Amino acid sequence: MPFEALDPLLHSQLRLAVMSLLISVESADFVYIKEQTGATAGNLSVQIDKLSSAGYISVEKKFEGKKPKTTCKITQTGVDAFENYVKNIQQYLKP
Amino acid sequence: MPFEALDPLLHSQLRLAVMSLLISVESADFVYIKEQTGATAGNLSVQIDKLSSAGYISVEKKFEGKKPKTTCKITQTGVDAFENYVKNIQQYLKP
DNA sequence: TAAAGTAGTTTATATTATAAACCAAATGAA
DNA sequence: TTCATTTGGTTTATAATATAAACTACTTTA
Repeated sequence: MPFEALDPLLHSQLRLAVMSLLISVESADFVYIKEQTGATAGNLSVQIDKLSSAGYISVEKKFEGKKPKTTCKITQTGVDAFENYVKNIQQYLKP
Repeated sequence: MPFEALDPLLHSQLRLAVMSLLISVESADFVYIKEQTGATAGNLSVQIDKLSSAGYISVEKKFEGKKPKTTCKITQTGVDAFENYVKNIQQYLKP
């Protein structure tokens, strides 16, 4: 089959954007990701949970002074999955 | 915003595969597309309808001898949309 | 003539994406 | 002080989607 299946967890606009951000930085916090992606907080919260449950990212929640702070970091599993997704979707993009 | 919105009509594995096939051929029939994509007939039928309704492809149904034959062809609108989608998703893929 | 194959379409269902509503604490203005 | 607003999220509800299963209609083959 010329078309490899695309990882459904990554074939989602917002989750792909989150992974794309995280792959090029050490870590990023919730607010920054929200700004960069333009997502609503609710949507972002849900999608971060999914990426976290899959082990694609790790999430740390702490308090900075008096404000909560959620920090995300891509895992090796996540890097592998992202690279695999990129490889697979390329087949669809250049015919 | 670094991430452009992805055309939801094209951000679907099967519809993207169909468009990817059609962009490099004059036309293709239902059975061929089904084989190449590995899709079920029902799913393919639905997705072809959606691409057709959006004007991304044109669909001709005729009889070849006694068998029905559905032939699909990408339109200029479809070519433009596909190229735009490719341009936009590239932003997500190379960070 | 009954079973199986071809070329699809329609319908039902399970999953998804997304927004709306909500919560708790902190800050700001009157 | 007290009431509204902002911050940083989470939870819940809903609308949209993808997909498979069931079905139709006709043809071929045993």
